[in-house]
Order: sequence, then structure tokens, then C-alpha cells
Amino acid sequence: MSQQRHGSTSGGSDRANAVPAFPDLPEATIARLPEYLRALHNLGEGGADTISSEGLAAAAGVNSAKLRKDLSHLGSYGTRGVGYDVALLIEQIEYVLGLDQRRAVCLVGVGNLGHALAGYDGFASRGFKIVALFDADPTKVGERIHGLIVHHIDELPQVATEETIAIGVIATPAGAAQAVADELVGAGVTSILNFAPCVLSVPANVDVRKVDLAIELQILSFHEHRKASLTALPGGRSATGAGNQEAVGS
Amino acid sequence: MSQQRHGSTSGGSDRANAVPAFPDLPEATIARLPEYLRALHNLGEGGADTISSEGLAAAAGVNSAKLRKDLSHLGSYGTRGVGYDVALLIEQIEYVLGLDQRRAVCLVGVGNLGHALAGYDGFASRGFKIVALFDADPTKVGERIHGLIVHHIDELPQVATEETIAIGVIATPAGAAQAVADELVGAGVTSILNFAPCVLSVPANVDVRKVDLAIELQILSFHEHRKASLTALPGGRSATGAGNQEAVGS
DNA sequence: CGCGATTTGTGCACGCCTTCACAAGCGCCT
DNA sequence: AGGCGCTTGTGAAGGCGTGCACAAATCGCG
Ligand SMILES: NC(=O)c1ccc[n+]([C@@H]2O[C@H](COP(=O)([O-])OP(=O)(O)OC[C@H]3O[C@@H](n4cnc5c(N)ncnc54)[C@H](O)[C@@H]3O)[C@@H](O)[C@H]2O)c1
Ligand SMILES: NC(=O)c1ccc[n+]([C@@H]2O[C@H](COP(=O)([O-])OP(=O)(O)OC[C@H]3O[C@@H](n4cnc5c(N)ncnc54)[C@H](O)[C@@H]3O)[C@@H](O)[C@H]2O)c1
Repeated sequence: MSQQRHGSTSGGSDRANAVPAFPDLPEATIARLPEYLRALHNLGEGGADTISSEGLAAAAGVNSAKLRKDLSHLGSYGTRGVGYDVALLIEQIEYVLGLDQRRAVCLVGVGNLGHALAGYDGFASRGFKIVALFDADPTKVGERIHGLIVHHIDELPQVATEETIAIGVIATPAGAAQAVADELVGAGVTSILNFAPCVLSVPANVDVRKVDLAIELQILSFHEHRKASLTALPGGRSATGAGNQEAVGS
Repeated sequence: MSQQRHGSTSGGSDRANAVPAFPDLPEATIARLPEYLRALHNLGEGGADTISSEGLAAAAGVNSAKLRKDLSHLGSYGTRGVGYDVALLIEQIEYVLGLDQRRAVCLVGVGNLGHALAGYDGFASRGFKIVALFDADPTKVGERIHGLIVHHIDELPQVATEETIAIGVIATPAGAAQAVADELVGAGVTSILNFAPCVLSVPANVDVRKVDLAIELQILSFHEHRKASLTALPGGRSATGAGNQEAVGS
């Protein structure tokens, strides 16, 4: 989820002022919208014109009531007795998420992980485009990866003036992440996706999301540990095929 | 996953010190423990013997009250007026997370991403060890990556009998993920970390966590969209920056 | 034209999580 | 010994999210 909400915790005003184009969606809802969107695309390719909340919920791995409530936050785009128009709903969700406008992404740290990310087509397929790669290692600068040339990190300000970069992805070692974040912020980046295992400090108007594999594994480890300590008296396995899924979370 | 929240283990049994099966920690707390652990290791290397909740909270990017409440769930390992003993707390958290026992991990799908994951030392540094790599592509089988040989996916059952594999990591295309998950479950894996953008269906006793880059980017995109539609100017800068994605309980 | 089947949208209750605020505990200094 | 400052641990309040259950809305059909 997001770490820094709107900065004003004590500011009494707020509330109901923001009427830009859409209401303030619950953070939990926002985190699920991309999942719905993916499910909708799959369904659309399967030839479905409309889909019920039950069906879409199953495809997205969530409760149908939750899905309906989530979608109700965007407005009423369903038809009672029928379901949701797949194409219309895709359009709406993409609009709310701001996916209708191409967003420029830059990637800093073209190492093991960065290399994989640079070639990931999951970026482009959702309106994101990697416009620049950066690294501090002179031996990597100039290298061509998936059609992009690796720039030196010092060139970031200049590249940023040529093209407005909204999102920066950090794939450097943890020790360099804060410095990189500072440079990204200085270059005008307002959203950061951080793969380095460390806490980043950024201005309040910058959003940071973190992906940490080690944390995911440790959470799984805890559940393994717990499961192992319950084997004494398991009480039976339920063979339900119910899928259960952790969300990301945010 | 299932939520058994009956009062089963309640009662007045206070297992304040040491060992056995532990209380049910809130899922939110579990997700933060690894972050505390990382911060503690950093602090420990910095030479600190004790750390206050305020200091540790800052290092982990959370509220200090939250941190204290989280730690209180594990028992009382702090000293009022002084703080927490770094080494002791590390030991306790590692125990609770089950990191004191080495957990065998296997990785399925040695492509772009899988290749990077196979070489990631963030696994080993927390008690995890990749014991096997699998892929379906005959041209990749036999390849040696970071000291490990890539096996064909069909060999999974056999390898699993040689070594108990607790955790499986899926880094295949989405279309193959469910089939791979089924095979992992069949081989006795009870925890899965899924990088493929799809919903997995597994038995109730298997935990699944999902990491989806595209979702992270889309959430950032939403906030970009929102920020762009607000022409107001924000205020100061805050020093928080933890990212944390949350999720629902397993 | 009305009726039943179907599905959305939502009021409501419940439980989890966060955060505040403070008493209790601990060490140190005088 | 006693006071004082510092820090933990926690009770309580409030907010957020979830899921149930149902009224309202819509379609198809006789
Ligand atoms: N490899 C993985 O599977 C994986 C998984 C999860 C998280 N991570 C994390 O992602 C980060 C990168 O991992 P990796 O395995 O790719 O490491 P890596 O060492 O292979 O790559 C790091 C890259 O960052 C570059 N770099 C270093 N300092 C820089 C700076 N100041 N500015 C720009 N570039 C700089 C290096 O030159 C190198 O190319 C690490 O923080 C790691 O913990 C890696
Ligand atoms: N590359 C990235 O940066 C990135 C980032 C996030 C998520 N992902 C996701 O991770 C997954 C892998 O991405 P990638 O870029 O490495 O793809 P890739 O095509 O490079 O690698 C996929 C690998 O899986 C193997 N494979 C296919 N079917 C298999 C099966 N049934 N059993 C075992 N192995 C099988 C393929 O042979 C291939 O080696 C995809 O689902 C992708 O969406 C990738």
C-alpha cells in the first residue's frame, strides 16, 4: 500500500474537496483494480461481451461482493440482471488508473535483476514504456539492451529534460538506492518502484512502492514454521480446491 | 488461506518465554517482521547493542507505536528506559519466522527473470537455499547457472524425494503457471511464490504469495494520475518512505 | 403487460489494524 | 535512597476493509 498518504494528518480541511474527475478510492480497491483489469482482458480475448460479478470475481480471485463494492466506487457501469460490459469496464478502469496516457519509465541499475526488467514486456503491455536505462558502472554504459542504450547515471538530469519521466525503477544494491532515489526526485520523478531492500526517504509528494523478495520468502517461511508446529494435531486437511491468494499488496 | 480463529488456543496459558507453538500473530505484523529484522541487522553491523523503539521504527520506516505493539506480540524482549537488545531481538524474530532452519527452495522457469533470481544472494542471506532449478525448454535443461544445473520439469517429483522442498518459486509465463503450481503441490511443496501474472488455485494448506510488477506500476500510475489532476501544491517533505505492500492474510 | 429469474449496488455489522496517550518499569545521577 | 528522565507495553478509540444479505433494477418470456 502506499506509505505516505496525503501529508495532512491533522489538517482538518480536506474531505470531499477533491472532485477532479473521480472520487478518492480506497487504497485497497486501487490495489485490486489492476487484477480486475487483467482478468477482464483475458475474458475479452475469450470472446465475452459481458461478465457477471461472480464470474469476474472468480477470474480475479476475490469475493464477488468485494468486487461489486470496488467497482461501485467507480460509478455504475454494470447492468442489473446482466452483468458488466467487458469493453466498457476495461475502458473505465484504465481511465481511472491513468493507463490511457503513456507513462515514461526509467530503470536505474542494469545488473542481474535490472537486465531482466529491461526486457520485460509486461511493462509495455500496460501503457508503460521504458525510455532510459542508467547505471554507474562504466563498463556497462553504452551497452545495448533490448533496443535501449545504457546511460551513465550522471546523465539522468539531461535525459529527464528531454522526456518527462514519471516513474523510476531502482534495481541497484541497497547501499546506492537512497542516492539514486534522491537523483530521481531531483530529476522530477514522482513515483518510484524500489527493488532494493531498504527504506527510502523521499518528499511527501513522491510515491514509493517496494518489492522485496526476501520479505516474501520470510513470510512464507513463517507460515511453514507455523504449519510445521501444528502437525501434532492437524485436524484434517480440507481438500477444497479453493484458491487462496495473497495479495500484494500493496 | 483458512482462518481458524476460534478460541482454541486461548485460555490463560501464557507461554511467555521460549519455545512452543506461538500465538497467532496478526498477519500485518508478520509482514513487517522481516523489515524489522533487516533494520536490526544493519544496526547490529553498525555496532549498536541496544535500540529504542523510536530508532528501530525509523530504520524500518514505520510508526514507533506500531513497532512496539508488533514486538509485544512476540513477548517482552525490551527493557524500559533502555530499549531492545539488538542481538536478542534478532534471535527472537528469526525464530518466530522460522529462519533458524534452512529452507529448501526450488525455482521453476529459468528465463529472463528466473535467471536473475537464481543468482540472487538475498535468498541465501536469510536462510533460504535454492536447491534446484527447473525448466521445460530442452535447450535450457543441463545448463549450469550459478552452480546449479537446470533440470527438466518432469524430474521435479524425483528431486523432491531426494530433498524436501518447502518453497517453490514460479517464474514461468502465466499460461504455464497453474500447471507448474499443480506439479509443485504434487511434489509436496506447501508454499509458493508466484511471479506470473495470474491467479493460482491451490489446496487450502498451501500458501501462495504473488509478486506482480505490472500491478505495482499501475498503482503508481493511479497516483500519478491523481496527482496530475490536483494542481494544488503540497507542503513539506516527510522522512518516511517505507513502502509496503500489504495483503490479505493468507 | 406482467411475472419470475437474474444480477447489481449498498446498508450494516463485525473484526482487524492503526494510533494516541499514559501508567509502569528501569537506569542513572545526586 | 530518592528523584528524574527515558522507554516499553498496552488500554482504548477510531478508521478501514470485508462480507452478508437484501432491495432495486433489468431482461426475457409467456
Ligand atoms: N537479482 C535478483 O533476483 C533480485 C531480486 C530481488 C531484489 N534484488 C535487489 O535488486 C537490487 C539489484 O540486484 P542485482 O542482483 O541486479 O544486483 P547487481 O549487482 O547485479 O546489479 C546492480 C547494478 O546497479 C549498478 N549500480 C550500483 N550503484 C549504482 C548507482 N549509484 N547508480 C546506478 N547504478 C548503480 C551496478 O553497476 C549494477 O549494474 C539489489 O538491491 C538486490 O537486493 C535482486
Ligand atoms: N522479466 C521480468 O522482468 C518479469 C518481471 C515480472 C514478472 N515477470 C513474469 O515472470 C514470468 C517469467 O518472465 P520471463 O521474462 O523470465 O519469461 P521468459 O519467457 O524469459 O522465461 C520463462 C521460462 O519459463 C520456462 N517455461 C515455460 N513453460 C514452462 C513449464 N511448463 N515448466 C517449466 N518451465 C517453463 C520457459 O522455458 C522459459 O525459460 C512471466 O510470467 C512474467 O510475466 C517477469
